[in-house]
Amino acid sequence: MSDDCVMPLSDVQAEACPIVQIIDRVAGKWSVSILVAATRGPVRYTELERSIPGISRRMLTLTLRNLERDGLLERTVYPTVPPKVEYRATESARGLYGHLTGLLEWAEQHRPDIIEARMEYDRAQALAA
Amino acid sequence: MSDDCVMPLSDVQAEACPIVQIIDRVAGKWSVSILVAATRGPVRYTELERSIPGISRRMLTLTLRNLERDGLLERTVYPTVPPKVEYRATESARGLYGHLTGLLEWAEQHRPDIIEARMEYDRAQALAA
DNA sequence: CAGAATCCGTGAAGATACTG
DNA sequence: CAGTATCTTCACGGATTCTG
Repeated sequence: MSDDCVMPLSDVQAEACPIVQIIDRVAGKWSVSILVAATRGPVRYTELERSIPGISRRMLTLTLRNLERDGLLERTVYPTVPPKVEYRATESARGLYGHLTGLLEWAEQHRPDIIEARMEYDRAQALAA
Repeated sequence: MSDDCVMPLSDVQAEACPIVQIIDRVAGKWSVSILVAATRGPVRYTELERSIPGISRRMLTLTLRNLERDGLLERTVYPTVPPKVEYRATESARGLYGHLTGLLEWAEQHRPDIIEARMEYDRAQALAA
């Protein structure tokens, strides 16, 4: 236990950008849908807004910015009138596609189970109170 | 993670559980590590606390409760002294293992790229200002 | 050991209105 | 169309204390 020597390099890097943070960015609530869509093909802003139920403009913009900042999305502006902006997944982000769609499939398949498990848990909890 | 969604039974459950919420629960910041560990084998509370850097007691407990509530974790208490509590992934949660470990692998492999992309983005942003 | 309970600061997230 | 700007609310998450 008492390993009070120098902190390994891996831990230092982990502190600068912990793996948990990357997971959150890449598999976060809104990121999943965006990354999947942007991997299938270039998508426009409003297109994303319509295809992701429940997302607000602010959160869409924020998530897009963050994904772009991390080098997962590429943003292309066409200076037309009205303006046109396309987002597409970068090469490194494409490796996520399989896992993310897998997650989405799992979620859809198990949604009924989750809803029921939740109700049962809450019911048991209500009885205890 | 919308952790405090302990909605009353009167709610319309079918629509109150969007796919995005499931994704958040299942692939959330802390859930990933917990689910992966609990799939590999039964894990104890303190064991999880030690193996997940950066997690607080509160978040560990909260995430465990939510995962249990959704039927993804099974909690077993052994009435020994001192008490022993084990968490293990349920059958339905095991289907997530491949996708989650895939995400973790991707994250580890691309961490250097992300760190650099982030620095470059910030540098470009600083120049624009 | 494995939590529960409490307080509290910070940031996430929504709603709305505005703009080039 | 593709965003900003502003305001507000609420939940995340840390720190601490207590307990069976």
